[in-house]
Amino acid sequence: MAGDKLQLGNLDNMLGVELRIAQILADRLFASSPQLHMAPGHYTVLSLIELNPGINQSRLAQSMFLDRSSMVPILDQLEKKGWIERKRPLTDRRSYALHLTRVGRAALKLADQEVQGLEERIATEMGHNNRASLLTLIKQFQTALLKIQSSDRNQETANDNKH
Amino acid sequence: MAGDKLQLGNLDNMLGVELRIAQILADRLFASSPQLHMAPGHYTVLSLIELNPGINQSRLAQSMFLDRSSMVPILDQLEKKGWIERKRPLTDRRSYALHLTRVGRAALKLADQEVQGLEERIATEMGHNNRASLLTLIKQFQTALLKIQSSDRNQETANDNKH
DNA sequence: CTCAAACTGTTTGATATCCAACATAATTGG
DNA sequence: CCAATTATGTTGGATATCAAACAGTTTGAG
Repeated sequence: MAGDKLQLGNLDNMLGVELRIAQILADRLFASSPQLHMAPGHYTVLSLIELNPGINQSRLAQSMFLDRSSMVPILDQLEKKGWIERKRPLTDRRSYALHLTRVGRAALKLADQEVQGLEERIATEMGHNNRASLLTLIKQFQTALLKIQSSDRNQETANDNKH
Repeated sequence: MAGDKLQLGNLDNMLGVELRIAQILADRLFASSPQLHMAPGHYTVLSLIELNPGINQSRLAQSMFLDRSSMVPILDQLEKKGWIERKRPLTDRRSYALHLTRVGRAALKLADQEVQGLEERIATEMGHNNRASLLTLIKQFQTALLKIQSSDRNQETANDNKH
């Protein structure tokens, strides 16, 4: 029957699994917000360019933990929409200095309001204190993952040196 | 300079943004775990099939919040590796009943140990209490998102009925 | 100064995912 | 019982992402 409950075993006690589901649901809510005709990643990119005008593509990618090649199609789209500009700086002709256009700034301003509204609804639904705790713990989780990863990397290189 | 700190504005106070980063880092750690030659999603699929032998593809997809068409290539790979079987039930010849093979069960058992080890390292790094709180809050967050989404959907259909 | 190394953006090829459309099979309303 | 609807798995087209390879540019060691 459709009503049969699935056995989940230990899965719903695993951070990775629950985190992934949360991510999917959050993206889905973002995507279905009618005023936000913009992907979550695009919103982050616009914000980062506004906050750091002239930033280049590699730094932008790095700050979002994306590969720099993944940034190319994102910026292509934003450029096609007329929201950003790529300018060649005279001092380093390999890179592009990224800037918002006037239209881009306006789009971001609207999106900011929508996102703020979503965050507010979530905070109301789950409790403002809980929301704040969650944010703090997610950051501790990030820090833990980075530490483990870097200690793994050191272990590897130590083994490499052994021969 | 490379050392210049990026301005983040309000971004690092947004659940969506921080959640995405946590997800990327968690996937990266999982992927770089040498014993785990298996994607995070594949691990979840194997576990769910073991816990719910005979489950069909749509239910499996639904339980992971994926589209049922996304399950097809995942199961193709697991089948090619000889870890799962698709059996046509006599009672419903549209669907497949999914089962682990003996080899699949062995692979899952190894992965279970590896995943358990990772969770343990994370718990040690961030504190066992913090890990438990994080898990609880992520689930509250999921519940909040589902509530908001369903109330949005009701709002839409109410508007549809108005005309 | 010079040339090897590193950096920047891009392209290509691979995988993951969604959505819409489809074929087959099962269910249901009349 | 039959026609319409629903359910299941699949395919095809779109976007997102990574990794590796590349070309142009800059930097740095000797």
